[in-house]
Amino acid sequence: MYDKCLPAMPAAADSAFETDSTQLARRLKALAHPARLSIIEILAERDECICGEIVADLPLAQSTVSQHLKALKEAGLVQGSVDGPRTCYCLDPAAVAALEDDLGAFFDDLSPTAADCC
Amino acid sequence: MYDKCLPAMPAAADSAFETDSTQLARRLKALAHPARLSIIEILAERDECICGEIVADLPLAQSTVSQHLKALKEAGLVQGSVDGPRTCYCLDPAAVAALEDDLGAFFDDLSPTAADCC
DNA sequence: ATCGTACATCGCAATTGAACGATAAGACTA
DNA sequence: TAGTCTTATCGTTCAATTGCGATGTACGAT
Repeated sequence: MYDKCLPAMPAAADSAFETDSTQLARRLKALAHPARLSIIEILAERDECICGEIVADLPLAQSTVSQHLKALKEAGLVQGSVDGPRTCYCLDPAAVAALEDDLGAFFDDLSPTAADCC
Repeated sequence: MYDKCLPAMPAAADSAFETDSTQLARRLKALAHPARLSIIEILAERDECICGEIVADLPLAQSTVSQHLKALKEAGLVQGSVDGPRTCYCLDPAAVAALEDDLGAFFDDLSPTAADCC
C-alpha cells in the first residue's frame, strides 16, 4: 500500500517509512519531465561533467535548468560538485542502475498477466 | 530536444509532433504516483477486471480512484470497458510492453557512461 | 416505476510544478 | 580591488495535480 499521499509526499527521503510504491513513484516523478529526461541524456552523452552546456542545449532559462538539476539531485539520480566557479554534474550510475532494477522488478511482477481481459 | 513544456504538455496524445522525450515523460508521469503504481499492481494481480475492488484496496475515495484510473487510461496503459452496471479495467499489455521497451532503450543509451566523473 | 448499486464527472480547496527575471554568492582575472 | 562569469536561490505568476464530497447517470433488481 502507500498510505495516501497528502501532504504531498512529505519528508520523503529521510523517512524509513517509505513504501515501495512511494519510493519508486518519487524517482519516476523526477524522470517524468521532458526537460529532465533530456538533461539525463545530455549527462550520459558527455562523460565530462558540464552544467552551462546543459543550459545551452535546452530552450530554458538558466534558473529553470538549475531547478531541474536540483530535482534530479534530490531524487539521487544526479550528483553535483563544485569545480571552481562552475558546478559539475554527472549521473550517479549506481542510482540509475538501482532505478533500472526496481523498474525491471516492477514490470516483471506485472508480466504474469500477459493477456488482457476486457 | 523537446521544445519546452508550456502550456503544460498540450494536446498531448493527438499530435504527431511529440518528441521522444515528451512521449516518454507523459507515460512516466502517469506512473509517477504511488496510487497509480498500486492500481497497476492490483490490475496485474487479479486477471479478472475489477474496479470497485481497487477502491476497496486503496485508502482513497471512490472519486479519487476514478480520476487516477482516468489518468492511466489517458496514458494508454489501462483499458476500461463498461460491463453492465460496473466498469471493467485491465492493463493494456501491449502498452505496458511498449513502455518497458522504451524505458529499456532509454537506459541502454545511458549505460556507455558507466563511470561517474565528479 | 422506483430503488439501490457502481462509476463518472463536477466543483472546490490546497498544494505542487514549471517557468521566468532578478538578485545573491562564489571564484577566477585584470 | 573591481569586474566578470557561473550557478544557486528568491519571489512571482499561472497552470496542473491531488484529494474530497456532492451530484449525475446508467444499469439491475424489486
